[in-house]
Amino acid sequence: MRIIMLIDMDYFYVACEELRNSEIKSRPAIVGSDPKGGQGRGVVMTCNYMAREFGIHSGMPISMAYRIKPDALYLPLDYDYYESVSKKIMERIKGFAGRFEQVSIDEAFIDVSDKLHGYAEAEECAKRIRNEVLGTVGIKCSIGIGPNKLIAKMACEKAKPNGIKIVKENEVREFLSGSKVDELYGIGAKTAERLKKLGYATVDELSKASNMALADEFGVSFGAEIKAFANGIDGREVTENYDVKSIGREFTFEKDTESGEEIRSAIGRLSSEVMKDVAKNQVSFKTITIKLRYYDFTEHLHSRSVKVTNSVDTLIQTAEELYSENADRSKKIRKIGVRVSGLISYKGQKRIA
DNA sequence: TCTGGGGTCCTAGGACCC
DNA sequence: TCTGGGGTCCTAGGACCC
Repeated sequence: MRIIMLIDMDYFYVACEELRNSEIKSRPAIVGSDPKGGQGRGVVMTCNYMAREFGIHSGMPISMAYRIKPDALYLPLDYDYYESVSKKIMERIKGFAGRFEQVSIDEAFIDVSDKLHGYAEAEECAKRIRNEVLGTVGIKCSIGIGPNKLIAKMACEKAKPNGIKIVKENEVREFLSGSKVDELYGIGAKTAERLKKLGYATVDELSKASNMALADEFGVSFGAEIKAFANGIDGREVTENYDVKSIGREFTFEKDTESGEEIRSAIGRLSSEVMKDVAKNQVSFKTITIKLRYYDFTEHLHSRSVKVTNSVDTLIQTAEELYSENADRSKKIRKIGVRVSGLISYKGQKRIA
């Protein structure tokens, strides 16, 4: 029997901002891109519960948030700072883990099956985690506990804010019953839409779905996986020592552009940013990919593999070639991205050119 | 209302090699 | 002259998550 927990920080970016400015607590606050008096092109990253009372939520266009609440506090992203807070929290959580897997800056799974006996102990442990993270770092979190990652994740959603929710094996069916398919972790809007067309709008319907119909629509493996999810079954392990697979940066222009000069300058800046992370991670890379989002939101990727390198010049030159060889000059560009993958660590080795 | 930026994983066809 | 089957790498696209 496994016991898995998902620990998730509550409104993490704004909570970090509150740590260094307690004034924020008493008013609606939003972390995201610059609203620019309602003309900004970004979205809300996170907002506190006072802002949520006005219907503001993460992912909402920042211009819309501004229309709703122009006098809210708008804070720019300070990712380095959030990362430093995250690091302290994750160190604390690790202390309680059997196995530990960080899934994002503010979320981690732990597998405590071998450390604890039963759900009563798990609940005590979860309370201690919550108290320790709050007491030492000052951030509130929510914790979901279940027999696998899927259930732990979904339980955590129900636990928010600042709560603990336990779903034992024999409670899984009842817990899932009545949910819509897109509440399942891993099923998004597109898949939900396709499932609905097949007649499976709810988790209960999907749990009894025809294997053949699912395999036809989604392929054998994904088809079987989503049916298993609907039955509360998820074999994925909590895995430690995760290696970064790719490093990238993207940039949305203030106004859509077709200026080669503007685009090359963006490629240069993004490449330098990527190289900072490349150096920090002590890796070289093999594949370079650019992403172009045109004014109409169509997106294209163009990539090329080179001899393993960590040269910024190779990165910039290849990215510029990919742009000039592939870009559709009849359409303005909204966003450009540069990413490297095929990462090879040189940690602890002699560095070669 | 008008849509960011950081990622991961999967699929599929073609090239190439044995 | 026409023909396997397996494996890996490369490129492009798509779905999903926070």
